[in-house]
Amino acid sequence: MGETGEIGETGTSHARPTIYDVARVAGVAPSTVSRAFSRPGRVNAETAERIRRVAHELGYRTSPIGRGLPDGRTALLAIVVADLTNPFFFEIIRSAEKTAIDSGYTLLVVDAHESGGAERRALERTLPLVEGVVLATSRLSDSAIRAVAKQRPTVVMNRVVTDVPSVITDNAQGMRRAVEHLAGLGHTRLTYLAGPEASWADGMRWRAFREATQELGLRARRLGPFAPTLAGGLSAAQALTTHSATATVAYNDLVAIGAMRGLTRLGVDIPREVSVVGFDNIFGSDFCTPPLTTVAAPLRHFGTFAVQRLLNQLRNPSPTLSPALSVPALLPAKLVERGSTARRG
Amino acid sequence: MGETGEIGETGTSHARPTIYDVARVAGVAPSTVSRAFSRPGRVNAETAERIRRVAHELGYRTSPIGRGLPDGRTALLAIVVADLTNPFFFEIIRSAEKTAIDSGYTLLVVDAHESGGAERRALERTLPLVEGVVLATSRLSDSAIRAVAKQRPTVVMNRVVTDVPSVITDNAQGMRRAVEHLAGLGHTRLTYLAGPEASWADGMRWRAFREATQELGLRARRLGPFAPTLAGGLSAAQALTTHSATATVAYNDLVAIGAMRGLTRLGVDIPREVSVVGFDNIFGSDFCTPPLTTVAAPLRHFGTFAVQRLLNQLRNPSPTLSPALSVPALLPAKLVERGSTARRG
DNA sequence: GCCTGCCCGGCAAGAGGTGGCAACACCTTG
DNA sequence: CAAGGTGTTGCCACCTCTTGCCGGGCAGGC
Repeated sequence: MGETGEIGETGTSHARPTIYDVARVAGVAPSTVSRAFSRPGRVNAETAERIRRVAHELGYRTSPIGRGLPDGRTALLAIVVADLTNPFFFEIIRSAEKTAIDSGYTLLVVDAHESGGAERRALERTLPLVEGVVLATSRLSDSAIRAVAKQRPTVVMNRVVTDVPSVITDNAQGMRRAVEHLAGLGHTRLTYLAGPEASWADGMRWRAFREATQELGLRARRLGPFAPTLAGGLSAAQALTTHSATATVAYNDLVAIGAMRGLTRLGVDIPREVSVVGFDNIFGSDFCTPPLTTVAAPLRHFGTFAVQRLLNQLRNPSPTLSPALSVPALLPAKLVERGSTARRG
Repeated sequence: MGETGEIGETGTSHARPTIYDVARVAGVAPSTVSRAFSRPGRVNAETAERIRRVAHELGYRTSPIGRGLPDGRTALLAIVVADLTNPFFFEIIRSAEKTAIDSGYTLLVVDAHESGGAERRALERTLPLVEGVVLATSRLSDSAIRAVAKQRPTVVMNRVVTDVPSVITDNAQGMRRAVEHLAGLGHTRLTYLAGPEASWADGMRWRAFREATQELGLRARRLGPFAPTLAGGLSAAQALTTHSATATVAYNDLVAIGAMRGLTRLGVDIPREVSVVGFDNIFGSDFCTPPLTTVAAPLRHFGTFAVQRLLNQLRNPSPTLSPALSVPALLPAKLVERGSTARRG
């Protein structure tokens, strides 16, 4: 348990001692051993101490499988991410993991490979194991998500599904900041590089883009959809050059970075000729050339928040969604100004 | 099961039907239901068909927890990676996952956060759940790894630990190719940018570097250690400029890319003034400017191979390591020549 | 001194499956 | 027609841990 805790004790083979072994050695009933661990206070302090000592000597660890049997408690949560290799999820996963661990849960990371089918299959395998699940940027249909939520407490991220708790970035606010920033630099014709059609966030961002440009009296255009990857951004660059855009906001940072690469390759100077704004402030967006101006999503809070909501549901299970949970948690976004935007040349 | 398989059927609450429910409706004993699923052929074809139909109607899925009870089979494997955000692991994770799924296992991805302590704690939580584990680039001590291997079938990756099966790149061969390549371009003084001291792979690479340079009559120097990250590479760039190197081989691609960024920032032209070679051929090494020349590790085969070795151990459990497993699997490396190396200027 | 009540530990019943063993039906075969 | 074989299914014990219930022992109060 402490800093010196060994991972493996003496054990010869791959067999682990059970409460029965501990009970026998300690001279008590198995149930007492069980209580000594799961019901602190329910058992005499001295007895408990003796049991703990014996258990440690034997290298006993309570088996998650046995424990989970009676009431289904596995102390496992899952987070399903659209793409494990997308830096957008890095901070989310880490913060979610930390929050889960701090509450005594283990977080399973599940990769959906940007595919609804793979996501469904993965959930099929994982769902029976876990007590709750976070769906981060799911490609599932609303009804499929509700079906999941019926089986296990669920929180969706970056999306709103009726009757399912959710955590989202304030896309509208973030997009408005981006558009205002570009307007302030003198740009009047803005282009939005769209993400996947199935993406809820893309819809929100495009809508906010249109509204913000309209209010500020700017010309708005939409290109896409593009895959939410570097490759997607690369092809977006191609499309961009055929139109004379001076400023563009991309669905996300990956698309933005891909577009910058593509434009540079085509001889377009960024930001002198074209300003580019991304979305999400992923790991790496400050390393690229030029460093990307982007709408920063509170990635760290995202994971934490989502898991906390999940834990809340686990702690007070109620058949109907409590009012506090039925309204999506809106996390604020801010604009990070870096080198990819400049005054209209 | 088929393409139309729903995730959730009718279920009102978070409760799932059991074999008992299926048995009651189908008019058979629970054990027959069990056998219908786990022992094909052991039960009459018609009966099995009826059971399957009823099970489907009821939305029954066999519970992994209950199934694992008698013999500890959870159908879960784990892969522990040093750093989930390191692209080096992307392909490895994906291929490992695929191999696991194809054999009916689910793969848990565990992040060790580049820290031995975190790795130990994560293993402590995970190990009791899984049937076997792949340690990818572990920061644990040899004895800690052997302790893990004592508890569960284990395969280590990128490292050799006595008595534990392993899968490694042919570092020596790869490094030799890199050095020959640079020598062929006229470079005579080479620098190696070292990775973490605790890294087994770093030791191998440095040794191979020294040997190869010596045989070819080149001057070799070592700088570091640096963190195996972009940031580590950035600081390496600093160190590089103080020495007049014309060619450098980095511990891995991340360090190489970071070093290129740092050098470029310092006004050094790559590859005209300095040639840079990376290691691993990670996702993204072809996107950076200039595209990185690197020693390609067979990442995809890595994951597949490791999991296959694990599955072998699971299928024929033997107290002593079979001879075939006790020798590390050497996966060949090749050099991918891209834009970051050039004839000595 | 006895009753009450509390503390603590034990017994046994699950929880959802698996698998050994045996029963049973039915079909061959002598 | 009886004996033996085969194929299918049911019964029950078991895996590991939790938990409701019960009873023994002890202390305190009258």
